[in-house]
Amino acid sequence: MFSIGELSRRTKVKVPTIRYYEEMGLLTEAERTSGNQRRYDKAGLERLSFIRHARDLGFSIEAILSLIELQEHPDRSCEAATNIAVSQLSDVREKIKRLKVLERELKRISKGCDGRGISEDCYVLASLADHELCCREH
Amino acid sequence: MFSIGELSRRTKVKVPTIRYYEEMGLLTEAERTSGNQRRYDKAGLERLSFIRHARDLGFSIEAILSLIELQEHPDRSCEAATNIAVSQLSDVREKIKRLKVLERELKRISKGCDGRGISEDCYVLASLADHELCCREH
DNA sequence: CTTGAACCTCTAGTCACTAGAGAGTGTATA
DNA sequence: TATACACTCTCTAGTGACTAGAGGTTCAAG
Repeated sequence: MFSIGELSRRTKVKVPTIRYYEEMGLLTEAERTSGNQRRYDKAGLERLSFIRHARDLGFSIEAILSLIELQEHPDRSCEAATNIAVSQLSDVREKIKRLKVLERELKRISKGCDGRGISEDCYVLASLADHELCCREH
Repeated sequence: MFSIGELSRRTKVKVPTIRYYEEMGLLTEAERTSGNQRRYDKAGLERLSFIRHARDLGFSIEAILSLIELQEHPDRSCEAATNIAVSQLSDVREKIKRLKVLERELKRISKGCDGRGISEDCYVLASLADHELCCREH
């Protein structure tokens, strides 16, 4: 059994975040010492590692809640889990796509001004003011 | 002169968002009718278009505040504007980079399970539980 | 038994909005 | 001119996933 600080050190999840996860129902309520401090065991550590891994991959708290529920029912179909992962993947792809459009546009805009002139002639400012200067939708 | 609703329609920025921008100091306080309703003119429309364009490119409110300040002083050096744009560009590139790592990992995980089995054997859930199954840092 | 790091709960703040309540205003039509 | 009703006003609270801080308590080492 170890403290929340120890759990934090081992998982690299900050202490207030651990408490937040508990509040959100991602972590079952931890055992407490007589002095009301949380104590965790291996199961708690594994659960939090699972959560951290999922968060690192960008899954929402809500999605993780569903994943945990499935994990706790090993006999159930895992269709939902796969769906969640696939949908997360397409979310990520969508984000990449949009960011690439921004990248292209920002690159073009940044290149237009070396920062040595005055604001009046600045291509960055002109581009923002006038959408017509953009080469594609964004 | 036109109403906030009309401005909203023309810029595709929602009415509460326009009021929010005003509160944040992005928009100067609009003129009012005798009945206290906001009225805008061409200058207001251009300013909001500028803001929208910048937001679409992912600039923060704070960054936009700086950009607007520069825009209002046409005689000043535009170095800051270029810096803001360049820094935004590198932010975007950083995000893309991280998302690509996630994409790769999620793709691998998703492929590992077709969703037709049971939770116990699900590769998605197993991968989340065990970071060792990952092929690279993320 | 003392010290001090770690822990507790609670509230409030972050960012860029979004939603809703309850009241007042503007304008087109009868 | 009266009415209808879409639009607008301000204000408060909520979103997601934390983060920060206050003010107080507990644990473990020496």
